Amino acid sequence: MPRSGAEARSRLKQAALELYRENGFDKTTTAEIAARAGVTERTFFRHFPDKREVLFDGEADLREDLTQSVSEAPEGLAPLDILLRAFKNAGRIMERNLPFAEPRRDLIAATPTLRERNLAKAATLAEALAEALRERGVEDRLARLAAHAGWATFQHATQAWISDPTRGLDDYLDGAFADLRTLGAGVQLGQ
Amino acid sequence: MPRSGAEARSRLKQAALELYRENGFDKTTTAEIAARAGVTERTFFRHFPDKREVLFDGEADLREDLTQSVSEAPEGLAPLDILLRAFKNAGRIMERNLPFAEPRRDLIAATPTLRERNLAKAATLAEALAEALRERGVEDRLARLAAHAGWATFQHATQAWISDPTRGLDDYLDGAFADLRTLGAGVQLGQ
DNA sequence: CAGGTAGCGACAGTGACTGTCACTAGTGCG
DNA sequence: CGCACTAGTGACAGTCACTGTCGCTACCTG
Repeated sequence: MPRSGAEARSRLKQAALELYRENGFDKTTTAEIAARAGVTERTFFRHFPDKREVLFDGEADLREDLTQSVSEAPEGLAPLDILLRAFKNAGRIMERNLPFAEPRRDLIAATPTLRERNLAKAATLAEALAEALRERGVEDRLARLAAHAGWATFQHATQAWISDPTRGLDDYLDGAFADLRTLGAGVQLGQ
Repeated sequence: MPRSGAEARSRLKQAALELYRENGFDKTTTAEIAARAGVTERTFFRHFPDKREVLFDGEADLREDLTQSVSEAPEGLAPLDILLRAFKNAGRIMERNLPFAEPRRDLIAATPTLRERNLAKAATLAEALAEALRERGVEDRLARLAAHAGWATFQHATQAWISDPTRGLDDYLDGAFADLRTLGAGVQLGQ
């Protein structure tokens, strides 16, 4: 009874999230997920390459969004300003997903293997940002450094924002990037 | 015939590295590794929690070394300068391990699951650096930001150095941290 | 309505990892 | 010298993530 496949996929995603939260990631089997979603275990692996990936389904979209923002940024901005602008754009999406993002974040934080996958996704994303910067003419290694340092700064801001969402994410982003500049100014060369 | 266990462990490490390089990580089974090391598969898992961990055996030592450097740094240095100093110290160890580190690096780069583990180790290490900075009185979030941005910068320098080891690692570190300062100086706030 | 195809179930198989139990080579101690 | 004691191991059974394959059926397209 294949209507579009998107339904089964969506049910699998929901079932997985529920079970992971109820029993923990490690004590949840893919068979259980499939059962709750009303499909076979095999079908689970047709939709998701592995047990972790269910929780990272939106990552490609976020990456798309961010790199697009970088590409469309006005001329003459410094690399980190381009990134700051992109993060602020993406933040609007994130602000909408807060209620979904929070339990997911807890789950990831509590599960080493999910933490690994999360870091891998972050790295991929940072590399994509570096590539987008490179396409704007930023020199290779500088682009990579900017992307990674910028991403670290973004995380920095996001965490602060999640722990106290009364202020807007934009505020935290401005603050975090200001911190980064402060750090940079403190470097004494050739010590 | 247990003499100290350290021998079996060492043979397992060597056998694993060889087989990973010969046949690739994915096409190597833990049974094969154990066989080449002359022990049982079960013994492999007594020494290493999983198949990947064999390649990251020295990580705890490096972390120890770096955090110690941070703790012992003289007063009055800016956070990033403390890190730069610690990286230069650790670099001396790394320069000795270059011939071993290079194939390992290739292997990790070519194997997604090893890349994940590597990122996790890096993150743990960065967190340890942040903690060490915190103990010196650096404010919490600033310490974390400095540690992560500093670590990204360290990687930046290390990669450049590996691709052309004629110049010393210290040179690259100075250059990379200078780049970071340049980036920071370019940030225009409140754009 | 014929033919293709996408999503699925069923089944068998591999390989990473775990729990358990019994054994044995060393080690400390009287 | 002998006697527990322990750490490292082998043997074995079991779970679970993940993969390959085959055949079925609901849908779509002409």
